[in-house]
Amino acid sequence: MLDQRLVRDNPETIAQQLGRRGKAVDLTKLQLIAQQQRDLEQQRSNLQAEGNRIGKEVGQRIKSGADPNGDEVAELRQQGNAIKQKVAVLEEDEKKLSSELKQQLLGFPNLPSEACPDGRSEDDNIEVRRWGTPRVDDNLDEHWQIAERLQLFDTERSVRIAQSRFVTLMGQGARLERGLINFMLDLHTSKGYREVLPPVLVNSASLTGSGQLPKFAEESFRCAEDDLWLTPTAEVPVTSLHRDEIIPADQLPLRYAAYSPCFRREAGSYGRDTRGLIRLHQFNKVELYWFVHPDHSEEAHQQITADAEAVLQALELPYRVLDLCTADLGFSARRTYDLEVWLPGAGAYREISSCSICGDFQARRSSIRTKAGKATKLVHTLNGSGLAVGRTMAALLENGQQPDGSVLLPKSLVPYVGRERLQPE
RNA sequence: GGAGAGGUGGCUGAGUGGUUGAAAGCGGCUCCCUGCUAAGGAGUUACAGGAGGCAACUUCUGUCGAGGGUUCGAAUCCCUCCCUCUCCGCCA
Repeated sequence: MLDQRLVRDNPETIAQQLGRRGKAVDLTKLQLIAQQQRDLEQQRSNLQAEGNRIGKEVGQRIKSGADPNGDEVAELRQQGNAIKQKVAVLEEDEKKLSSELKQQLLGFPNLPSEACPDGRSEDDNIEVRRWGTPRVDDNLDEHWQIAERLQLFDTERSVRIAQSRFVTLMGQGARLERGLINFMLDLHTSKGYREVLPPVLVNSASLTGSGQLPKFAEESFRCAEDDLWLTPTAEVPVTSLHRDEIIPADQLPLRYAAYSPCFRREAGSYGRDTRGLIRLHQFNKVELYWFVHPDHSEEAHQQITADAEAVLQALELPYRVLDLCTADLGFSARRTYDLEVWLPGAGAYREISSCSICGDFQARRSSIRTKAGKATKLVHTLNGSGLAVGRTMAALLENGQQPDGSVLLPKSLVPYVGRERLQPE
């Protein structure tokens, strides 16, 4: 959420920065609401001060012997009542404006950071670096073809169980997925991340806190009978892990590695990535998440990205790093590095991790602060996939495929999968 | 699902109508004393918003789960809702 004081006092600057995302934004109406709200607050608060003064005086006079039912006190009572009525009217207007203001503010995305490259579409994302040597060969299979051969998962029967865009991993496929989750968690916890296994049903407040609500309700699955949703990413529950808390400064940074299944409705993606593991309603992900002191979030962003890259490197998967331009930036992010893994079968780089710095955007929505000495400040939050497990499997299949139809696994994974290669059983 | 208890400051925990924004303890911060990884003393310390000031800070309002109500005045009385805990039932 944007700082409402900034919107009130500096709307042109804010509008200009939001405009970098590609859509012109007009904040004049919002600014007006903010100003009216403040004016009402002033009037109301002055009246209340007067009312408090009268209340105290009544108490004092009665204490010092005045007749509680005498004219003197009755007069004061009447004054008190008159003020109360005026306050009630002002309060009602003020409340309307405040909630209008809040609702609108919740609908605006984060301000891109200064360093975030300007752009009009994903074509303007900037490639920062590459790692590894992409395997190029037109005769390579796509991951779903390999998986079919090795019977790693069953999509047709999954339609029977749920619907399309669900997958049932089986045999070596299930084992690989499980091994990958453990592998990633072990790697991260060995570097000091605290492991988290959060609830996958989350309430509206949690989704609002991390930025999915109110704007992206149609992207998540909702439980109709309860105020609960299937989490689209562990970022949501982990953000709310510290919602409404003041974290002592000496405890920062807090670094979490959370595994969770993730659920997304993928509205509007009909026909895209319909085969295989790339785009599913349910997928597994290990998410890295930092709560940091606002002075240290920039370094943290480099580090969390490096920690996500470490997984790809350990799995010997070639990838590139993109610095997302303003047009491609997510709602809550100030700046984002996407990691794209090389899929030789598809002959393309595909997103496998997204590492974002959110500044105080989520912290303000979730009221997560830190205190050092006297000052209370909003913390900064960062998140990065480390990694999306299904897409990792796809990358392993395509990169490890052998002429004999088997798939050679990276050495680091062997202890986790219990075999060096996947082959027909 | 049934019965009961409870939601107070960073934490623990007092407080049943009028300087209670809130005792006490813990924790934090500042200073003093002392000094081998510690102890003692004094002071200070809620959050949010508004106004004034370059600032230190001053001042006003609101906040004791949320929302209503009674009252000149509510943490305290009344109503509704939410949440947590305990016991029973059910259950992996």
